[in-house]
Amino acid sequence: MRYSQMFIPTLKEAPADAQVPSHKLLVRAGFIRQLSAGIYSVLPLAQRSLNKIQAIIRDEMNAIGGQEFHLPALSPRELWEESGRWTGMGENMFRLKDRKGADLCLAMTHEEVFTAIARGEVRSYKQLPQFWYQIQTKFRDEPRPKSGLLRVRQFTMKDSYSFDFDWEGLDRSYEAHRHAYERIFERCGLTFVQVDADTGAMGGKASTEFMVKTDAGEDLIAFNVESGYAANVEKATSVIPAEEDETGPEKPEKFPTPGVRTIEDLEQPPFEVSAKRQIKTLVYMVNGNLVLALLRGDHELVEAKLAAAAGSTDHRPAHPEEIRSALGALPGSLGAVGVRGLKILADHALQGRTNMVTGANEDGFHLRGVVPGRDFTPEWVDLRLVKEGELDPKGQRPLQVAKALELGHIFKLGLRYSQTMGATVLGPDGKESPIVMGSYGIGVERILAASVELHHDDDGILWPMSIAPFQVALLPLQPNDPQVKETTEKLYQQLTAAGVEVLLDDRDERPGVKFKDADLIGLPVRVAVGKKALAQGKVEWKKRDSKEIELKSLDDLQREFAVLGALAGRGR
RNA sequence: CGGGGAGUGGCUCAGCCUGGUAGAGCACUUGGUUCGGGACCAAGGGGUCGCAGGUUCAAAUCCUGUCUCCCCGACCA
Repeated sequence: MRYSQMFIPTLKEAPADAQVPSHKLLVRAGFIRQLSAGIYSVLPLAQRSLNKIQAIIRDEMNAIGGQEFHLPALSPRELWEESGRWTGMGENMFRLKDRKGADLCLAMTHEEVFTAIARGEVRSYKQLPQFWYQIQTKFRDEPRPKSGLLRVRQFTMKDSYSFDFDWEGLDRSYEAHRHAYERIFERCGLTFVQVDADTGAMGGKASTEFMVKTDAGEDLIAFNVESGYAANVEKATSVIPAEEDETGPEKPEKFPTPGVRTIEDLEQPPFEVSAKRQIKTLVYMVNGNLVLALLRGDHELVEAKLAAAAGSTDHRPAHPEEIRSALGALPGSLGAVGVRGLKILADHALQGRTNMVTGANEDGFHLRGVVPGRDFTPEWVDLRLVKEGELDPKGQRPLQVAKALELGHIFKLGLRYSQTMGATVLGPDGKESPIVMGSYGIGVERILAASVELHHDDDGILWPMSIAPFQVALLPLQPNDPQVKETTEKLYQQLTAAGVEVLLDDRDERPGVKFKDADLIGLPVRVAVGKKALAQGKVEWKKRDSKEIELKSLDDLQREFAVLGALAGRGR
């Protein structure tokens, strides 16, 4: 491809609203343009890379027996009511009405549609397992789109679904996908980690996220390299030292705490109650009911854990008025002692503790000598946010916490959709049983952006060979010099014939401009044809990730081309 | 939704406080000189100052409303 004939609008300056490196560089290098908040146009360079990423994904999905579909993005309300997600998806789902006034949505994911196909057409266990997938546009009305392609409202997802007769089958399908995902991300040149994750709105039994560690990510993962433990902090647990409590009074004692509103206030004189001896009482509205969430004073709540424990599809912190009318006090003086009729969830770290301090549900008063389990009866659950340095749950090694970006997520859905939507098959015993399902997603544009986050420098992008828009940038430095021109054209022909994808910068620009643009766009190899080297019968060969320029004869280049061509031909 | 910031040629921004009829750099067009890391000179083209209303002789500038975008918190590929 000749640069002069291709649309590559590079910019010297990054747009003011770009924050993360991938956003700045993809815009500057002419890969994307923003149309609206969280909605991007893909330009030709990016489309080439995305095509390569998709080819890798197809290759690996087909390798595990995946069959490609293409399902509609538009979807009728009735289908989503069957699974309960018409309301369950909440505001994140784009909804619209057709001319007759019928409700439709733009699908965020396709469990419902695939399940509907399966239930209509799959009748026997003999037809299972099935792996169905598609690469398709998804719509999500994100409350806060941000960071360029990292969090958007319209994006391309590879989503696949496995249908098995039994749970062992699901385990096999899940592992097959895990291995396919490992190969996909490896081939895309990404360093990734797999972490245990919360299943969230998808429902289901277990899930694994494929994460890339980067500051541009929005998730936090806790891990220890030696023990191999890794989990999203929404799911991560840790071992913390036990607290020694003194024996307290027989029953809780109320004491005045005028003006105390926070855990920190109670730590101050004259009270001097360490946060570790306090019970933090948070009130949430979960599916329309108030729920108390109890934690040690110095611990933080993970809302996802609360939601999972409470079986929530919809939750938010309760409003002060709601709290006052239910408990008789405002935040700052809340506690679980004496509370009737509300679900009480308490974090494991409070189990076995005695002589604790908590709010008295009377403004300006607290209780001391409180014993969880004696003075109130909670449901014991995990609610606590793990912190760096705490010990992992297995190997007892200290955890690290890092920011990460989610590229893929695989779920053991189980019977979540087959049961609610009636997708069953007949087993060998002639009895109907619901299909055991899994679902598996990859964000295609996120792979592109994650690659830039991982591989860039001050001058621009460094594409891995496998997903670069072209493999080679061919730069004639003096395009009007006959010998330079002739050599460049010859190289272009040879490279193309060898199956190498070349971007020939045939513009009548000064060498500096071409070098700058080449570095910015970030093709893996740069071949420069200039009068200097040509005088020795050579051209310059430089890898984008190296500072060294090698002078090569045209014969040397032929060998390099053969290697490159073979790489390109394999799509990696 | 809660909190913070910003909308002025394609991009980055100044002008606004203290109203007086719109400017710089980059990009673009033409001519010339240059030519190995984003050249220089000259001459050009291009802007409803987000939108609506108000105040005023006069509004980019002051007031009100509204829309959009970005950032920080709760959701997800």
